[in-house]
Amino acid sequence: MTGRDETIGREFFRRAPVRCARELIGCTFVWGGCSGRIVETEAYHAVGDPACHTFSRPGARAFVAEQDAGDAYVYLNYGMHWLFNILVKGPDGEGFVLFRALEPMAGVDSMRERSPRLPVEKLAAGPGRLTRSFGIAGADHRAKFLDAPGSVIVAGPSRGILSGPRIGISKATELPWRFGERGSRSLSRPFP
DNA sequence: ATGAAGATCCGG
DNA sequence: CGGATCTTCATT
Repeated sequence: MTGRDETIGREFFRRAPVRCARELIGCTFVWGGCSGRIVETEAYHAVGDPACHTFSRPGARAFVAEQDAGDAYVYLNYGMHWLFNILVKGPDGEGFVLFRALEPMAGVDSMRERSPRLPVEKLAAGPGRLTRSFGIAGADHRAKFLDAPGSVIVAGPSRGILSGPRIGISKATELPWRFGERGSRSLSRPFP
């Protein structure tokens, strides 16, 4: 054993959303028999960020008020893709971390069954592909997965963290709140 | 009731 | 580059 595998708990998500998003790069996400290295995330701020759901959706504001830091925020985008976020909630701000890409580690066979057409390195390269390959869906909305058996996030090193503008949004496009692992072949898109 | 927008992905 | 597909929210 190399020991010191550091499990990330709820308290990790009680700091600023941007910091959470950045520090998750290089960590390992384990879910339902599959795991992957977190190589791309984005931060959203519940206050003052027009790109965040809380800006235009009362339901999202209620979610932030009612749920705890570390809970899953899962929603259907474009009527066909589930997107996975973690609620951030603490003294330095509230918001979400969107999981945008993972490098597959364990459970690749299961992932390939769910996403038959994708090469291994692309199985979770994108927020919609990620949930599809890992089997994350609407039933997981509000899940307290960090307390549940079978799911965990383990701290891990990064070779270097890139940052740039968030992808696929039309508001607050200038904020560099997208983070990625330098050199990863599983990014949803290259960094500028 | 109706319409628009949306943190995407795939195929041609 | 367009189409798929459906929920949330604001407006009529």
